[in-house]
Amino acid sequence: MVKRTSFAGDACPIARSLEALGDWWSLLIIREALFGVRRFGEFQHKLGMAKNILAARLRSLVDHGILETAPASDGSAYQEYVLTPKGRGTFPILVALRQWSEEFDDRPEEIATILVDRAKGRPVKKLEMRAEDGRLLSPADTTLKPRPMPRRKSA
Amino acid sequence: MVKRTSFAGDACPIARSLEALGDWWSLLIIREALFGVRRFGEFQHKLGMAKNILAARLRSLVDHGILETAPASDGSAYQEYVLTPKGRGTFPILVALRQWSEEFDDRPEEIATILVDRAKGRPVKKLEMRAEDGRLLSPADTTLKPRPMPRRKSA
DNA sequence: TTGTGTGGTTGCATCATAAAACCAAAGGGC
DNA sequence: GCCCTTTGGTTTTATGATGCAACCACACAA
Repeated sequence: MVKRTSFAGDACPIARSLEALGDWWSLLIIREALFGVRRFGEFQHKLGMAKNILAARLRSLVDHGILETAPASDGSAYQEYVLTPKGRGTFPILVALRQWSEEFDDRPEEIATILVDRAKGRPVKKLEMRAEDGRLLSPADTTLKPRPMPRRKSA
Repeated sequence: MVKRTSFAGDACPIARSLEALGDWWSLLIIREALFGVRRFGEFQHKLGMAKNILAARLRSLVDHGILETAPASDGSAYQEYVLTPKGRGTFPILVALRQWSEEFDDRPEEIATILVDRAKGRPVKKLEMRAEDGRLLSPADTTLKPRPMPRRKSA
């Protein structure tokens, strides 16, 4: 097959995430959904994307359990797309992408918005990686270990 | 043009990040690079991707300032691809993707590796978003503000 | 009944991707 | 020197994905 390679069977969790989120539109759709967008037309208008692609992406996100369709909500007989907990769980990914752009973008002056703490109106801190005991970790302080085998199912 | 939409001029920092990293392979190439992979053939072998695509992606990552080519390093006359600081700055993105998969994947038993604190061998904590003063923030505790105008350049 | 808005699907042209063939330079054996 | 292999790509060609526009279906209103 020549089709776009699938990472579904890959053992790397990063590849597995990309299988669901790794195309050009999915994360932007989720971004809008996190802002409260729920309706097909609203996604289409805000993102300026083709309707067939939007329909395909929404279907894919629903299939992956990131969005689910809700029957109505404002009276009209149409359906809406709302984030599942899994979908809301992508928030750190979006924050990480945003912060990377804020830190390294070649034209930071073109960035329109900053993410702030609602209570104080001050920018949020950079995401930081910490050990279980709270020590701050750099990439070099980490390593990969094979996942422990599950206890229950086999010898 | 029908070509794949570019987010380069978009004002959203997430879209701007995706412009550089948002295709199927770039983040996986960066993942390998973070593990120390430097050579064309090694990327190609580990990722199992077509060589033309790899060449195109490496070029794109170099153009975006994420990788740079180094003349040699092990004696042979070939070039290597090493991460720039901007490239190493994607680490939180990869960690966020990994943790999302670890938390929400439908078949977590297929995930082969876990990211651990090298010193203790224990899993790293989930990335958390904090305010400047250290308060833990949930998505609902944040909001977007327009970026302040730059001081220097204009009235 | 005819409009109008929302929420899609279908057709077609074009682009990107993937696999494999091909190419070129650098060593290595002899 | 000569052939052969390894490394690092480019070219070729087929197919899947994308983007635009046109079309369709349903609900509701006049």
